[in-house]
Amino acid sequence: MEMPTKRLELLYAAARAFAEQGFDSANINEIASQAGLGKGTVYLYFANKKALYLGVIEYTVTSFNNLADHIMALPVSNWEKIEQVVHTFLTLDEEFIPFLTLWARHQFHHATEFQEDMAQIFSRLRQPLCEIVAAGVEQGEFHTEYPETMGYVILSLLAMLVPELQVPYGMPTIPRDQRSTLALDVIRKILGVNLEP
Amino acid sequence: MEMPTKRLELLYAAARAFAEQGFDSANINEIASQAGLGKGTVYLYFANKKALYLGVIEYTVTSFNNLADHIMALPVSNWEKIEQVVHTFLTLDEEFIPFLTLWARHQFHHATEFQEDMAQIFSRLRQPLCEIVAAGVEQGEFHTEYPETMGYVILSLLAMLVPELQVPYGMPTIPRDQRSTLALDVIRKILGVNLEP
Amino acid sequence: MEMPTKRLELLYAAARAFAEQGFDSANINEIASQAGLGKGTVYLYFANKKALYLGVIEYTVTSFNNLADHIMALPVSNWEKIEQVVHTFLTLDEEFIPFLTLWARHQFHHATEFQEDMAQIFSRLRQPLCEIVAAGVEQGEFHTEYPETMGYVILSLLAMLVPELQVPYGMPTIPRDQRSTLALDVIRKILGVNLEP
Amino acid sequence: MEMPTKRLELLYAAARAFAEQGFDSANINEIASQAGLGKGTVYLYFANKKALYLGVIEYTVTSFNNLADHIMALPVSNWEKIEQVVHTFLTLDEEFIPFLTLWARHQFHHATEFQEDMAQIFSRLRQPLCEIVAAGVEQGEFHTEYPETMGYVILSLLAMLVPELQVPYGMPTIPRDQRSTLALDVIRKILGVNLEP
DNA sequence: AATGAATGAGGCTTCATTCAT
DNA sequence: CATGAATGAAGCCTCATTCAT
Repeated sequence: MEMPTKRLELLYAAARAFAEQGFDSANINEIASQAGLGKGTVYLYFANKKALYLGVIEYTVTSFNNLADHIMALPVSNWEKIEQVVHTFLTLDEEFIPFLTLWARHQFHHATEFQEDMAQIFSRLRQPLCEIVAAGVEQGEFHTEYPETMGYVILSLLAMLVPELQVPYGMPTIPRDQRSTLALDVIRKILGVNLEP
Repeated sequence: MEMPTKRLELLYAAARAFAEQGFDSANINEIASQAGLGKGTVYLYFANKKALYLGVIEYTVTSFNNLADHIMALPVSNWEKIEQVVHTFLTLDEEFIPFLTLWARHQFHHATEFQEDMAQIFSRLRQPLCEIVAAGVEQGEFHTEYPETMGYVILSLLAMLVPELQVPYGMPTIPRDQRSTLALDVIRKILGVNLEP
Repeated sequence: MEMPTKRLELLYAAARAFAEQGFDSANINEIASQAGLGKGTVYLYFANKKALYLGVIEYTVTSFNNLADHIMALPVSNWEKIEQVVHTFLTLDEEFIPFLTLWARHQFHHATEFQEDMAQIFSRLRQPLCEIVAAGVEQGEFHTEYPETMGYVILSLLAMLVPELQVPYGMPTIPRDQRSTLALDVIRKILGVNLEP
Repeated sequence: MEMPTKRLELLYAAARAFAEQGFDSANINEIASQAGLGKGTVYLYFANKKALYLGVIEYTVTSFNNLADHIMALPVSNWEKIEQVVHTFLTLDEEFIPFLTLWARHQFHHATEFQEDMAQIFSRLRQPLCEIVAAGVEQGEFHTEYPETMGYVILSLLAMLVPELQVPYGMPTIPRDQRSTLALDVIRKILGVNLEP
């Protein structure tokens, strides 16, 4: 799928603006400037502001799915896949953070924009953690009665630990190099994984 | 339920509107109507739209703190306090849900509105879970190296399970009567609480 | 005509507000407060804001006419009457200044408010200077081909010299005790009055 | 007369509206229409209503200064310069009248709008009459002890005689062709100029 | 493909006015 | 007579969107 550069630049500029200011406050003019384009040109790539927003979300879902596909295809144990997911999440490229911010805002349902369209787009979002936990439970590697729910719990945990993503008000900042350890420690407890004997 | 003052009716109508539509899309005119008032009357109680929004957040924080104060004052074990928090969270009055929605949107930092003012208001928000976990760890009741962080992790877990609060996209709906059990089960694991000796 | 105190206080408060801020910017609420009354009470004395404004102008015209009547009835020469007018103008009571301000604003036609009503009210305003000049010309005391117009020219001169009334931008402030002399000097020239021989 | 820029058309439309209705009552929407533009277009040229008003005043001051510069540069006697000023004032283009109206409203201090900004703008307004009178006095051509004040007195006289500018209430209308004569006659008396030797 | 001048719907906010007490 | 809570018309201003170039 060939993606013209300008369209991609627009998506990145839009993601930054939407993540920082929200849908309503974000300014089409400013987004265009940030993408090195004139205001009117935006409308050659996207029908309107809403379409631009949905375009950003689409791009986010596709990117996430690509990461998920890659990890799921690895010939390793479920636990090692989880380690991969954690590592991937906690070392995302900085310029991807705005997309991650928007994803979190919708994934955990706090955003109000276009909920109908969101439901449709998010239905295509792969949830590797859920898949891994389910597989692990089936293979006796993990132990939980609610594998899918635990997938989301872990996801939420990771979102709280992602660097650059704003952590909850009041939560102490975990040093970068301890995040992985902390996350895996909690996940191990949740999934009842035995440390090596 | 009888609503004592006009100001309070406004806060509830505003909370519903802001939770459903966000700050920008919410309409002062509509909020006033919902509160059974004329447009201009809103400005007798709040200087402007922003003040109304902050008023809603203030009310939320105060309400939460009252609940927290009550629970923290109970003469019971830390674990029982956690049970109280879980129960309180999962059985909040339906008309409080809009406030909860707004709280979640800011607590987990996904909202963009008035971040400076939010920081100030949220600095006054008590975090009973953090307090309880810290006390429990000190008294040997719980075991974790990151008591405060675990407080927030548990908080996030509860937010995901609150009925009527929109759960994460894709997460299966947990039956009402199993939510408490599920939450306490996970919390027990996270905090290393022994079931029965 | 018995004038209730409250009505008069309202007129003074209104004159101050209208003179300082103009008709549109003046605030009924504030005027009421200044008069020691509640907002709603204003409407017991005046039908609406416009009627209040016209009431102020009416009061101004009546006051001016009373002064004029007094001076015109004096058994003195025309020149001495002019001296009286000048003196009266330059020593008006401070609390009358707002009325004078409003008068000047309309007399010299720069104000936009209610021009139709103003024409009617101002048609009742006596112009003693015009009368005096006309009489003086007839009696050979003054010399000018445009007696009425000269009356207005002199009036304008006085308005520029009235203490507390804002003088034109840039015009140097004439010391209080020289104003009378200056005015009479110019008037003498305009009317061709011979100094005593 | 061809109007070069949109900005200029706006200034003229605004001047008409502000002169006729005052700052508060004038309607941005209507001004835009009068200038053949849409409401929003006004804001491409002026930041807000106040800026538009100040723009009009600025334009007035600049125009006046241009006229003054031209007259002051003429190689003629001071009296002839005064004749030029009188002639210029009394034959101003009709479409300049709104600007003149606004100028008079502020020059003679009856307007309430933006007095701080006005003081600044008016400080740049040249007063040719004051300059001419001062020069004439110095050169023995005129005789008065208050040259600067007399400049403003003459200015006020002219303002009262400008055609189309609303004259004072009650003042008889001087036929167009006699205004110049009348004005010069009074000025001559004020400045003690000898008719013919 | 690119632009940005022009537009006007929409929304917040003010404040004169009303009216029940 | 007096009040002030409540109202809603009116107007400024923003900004997504259009379209002629």
